[in-house]
Amino acid sequence: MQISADLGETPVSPEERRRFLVERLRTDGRLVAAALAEELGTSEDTIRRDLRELAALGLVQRVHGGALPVSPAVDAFAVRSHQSVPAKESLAAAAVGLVRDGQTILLDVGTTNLALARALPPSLRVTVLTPSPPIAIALAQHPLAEVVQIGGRLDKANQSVVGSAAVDVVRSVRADLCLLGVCSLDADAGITVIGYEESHLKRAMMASSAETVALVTADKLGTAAPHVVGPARDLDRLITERSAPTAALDPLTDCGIAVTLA
Amino acid sequence: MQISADLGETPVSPEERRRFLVERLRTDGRLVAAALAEELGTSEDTIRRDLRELAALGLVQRVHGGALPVSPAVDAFAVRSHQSVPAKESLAAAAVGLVRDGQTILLDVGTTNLALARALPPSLRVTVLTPSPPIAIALAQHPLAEVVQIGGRLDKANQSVVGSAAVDVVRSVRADLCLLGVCSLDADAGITVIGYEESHLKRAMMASSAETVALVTADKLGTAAPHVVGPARDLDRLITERSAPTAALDPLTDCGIAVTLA
DNA sequence: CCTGATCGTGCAAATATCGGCATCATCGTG
DNA sequence: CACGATGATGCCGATATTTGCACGATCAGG
Repeated sequence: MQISADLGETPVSPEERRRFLVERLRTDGRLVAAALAEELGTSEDTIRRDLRELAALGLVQRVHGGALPVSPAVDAFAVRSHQSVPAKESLAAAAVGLVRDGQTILLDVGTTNLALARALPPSLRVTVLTPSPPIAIALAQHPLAEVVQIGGRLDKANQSVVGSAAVDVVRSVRADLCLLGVCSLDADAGITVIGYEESHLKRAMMASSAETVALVTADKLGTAAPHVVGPARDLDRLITERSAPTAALDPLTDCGIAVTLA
Repeated sequence: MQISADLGETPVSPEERRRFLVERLRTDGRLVAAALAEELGTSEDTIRRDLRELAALGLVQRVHGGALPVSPAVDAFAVRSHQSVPAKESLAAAAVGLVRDGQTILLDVGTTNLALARALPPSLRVTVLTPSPPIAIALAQHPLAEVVQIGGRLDKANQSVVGSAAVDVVRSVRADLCLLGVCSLDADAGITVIGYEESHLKRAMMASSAETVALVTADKLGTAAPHVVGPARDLDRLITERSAPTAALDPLTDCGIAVTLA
């Protein structure tokens, strides 16, 4: 019999069971449907349904017989340090699920987006345009990604390219998806950033994309910065932390923004 | 009953096994079908099927008996950047003396030039244009430098931008100095590089600069690569190691190239 | 040219997956 | 309390995937 020291109690509610599965994946690096069914005293079908749902949320990658971490990079990090994975990693993991094979995406600056670049599955064939040299370098490790570094003057604070040259490049493309790094997001103030040049580039990136998704940690919700990129409703989807306060989220969903909690 | 003390777990699902193969390829540098079949307790057919599939995804290169890395280029940059560091730093130190306050310089790719970017005196007020994201990031540390990242498609092997967009940007500037990264330099063969796109960009960089200086480690002298950037006499100055053989240097000085030994 | 190793394909068995359906518990509502 | 709605769960049959084996084709060297 298994001598596994269960982490926590045996889950009873479906939601609890799913969190258990995600947590277990983090420690074991793999989920086997049959073994979990026996361990949790449930049928394999239930486990499979859970895994299907978690995969739809981008939290796991479904494979024959069970599930694996969405990306080897995330897995390696999680296994190495048994500490709880930083919020940005899990936001990135959730966002990876939105990217489809063959798409062209605009990947904005930010540490969350950098995490996403590292978490991109190696089998995904995508074209990525980014104004951020660190993200471009991270993507150089990716075997299939076509990477385009947007050129222009370097903003040293953000380690990002800005200026009219960069805006011109962005205007000349049509992307399927824009993954926006956001400094501050508020239902009333909208999407706001610190730098003036930044705001122009982000606006151009959104205008050139069929869909815009923002990855925002909970502490940035309900705050505002000097320069306005646009109203909150310009976002199609928001990916944020589970711990985000409902008071900050409700006005955003009212704007028609789909919210994903990771 | 497993005899092998595998590094990590034994893969159970197909996808997990494929990830294992990719990881193993990164560490071992090659995959042998027969050996892997025994190690993983599966048939050779299964391994062959996996390798075929991974090859279709572009993750490995299929060869008779197993598989090899798809391109040695991906980790090539990381490896190179740790080679002969002292030599590159002393070349960089010598090159810094050529840069005058207020100049605009084109800083090419290469680990030697990366060292130069780090060695730039903080008091120097210069404008630097570079096709290399790593160099741009290094210069973000510099308090006074105005940094322009040249944009375009990313060449993963060199971690540099290439293509017509990059060439267009270079053509539209007038620089005082071009610090060229050179793969191979020979008095007869001229300045040669490995990539085709590379050669165009370097040619454009030289054409847009009043003066061109090459930083070359001794082992690259007297060698040649497939694509010609131009004749050796297009260089105004060569900075190389003290240990460079006179036999390789003399033909170059005869071309009118000033040589600095560092 | 010959020989053994390796490769690709077809095939059958085992297993996993998916959708539909019935059952059961929970919960809000009249 | 009765009742219907909702959702979770388990079971079943059809389908898909994986895998080992057999057989002929192909490749690498001597």
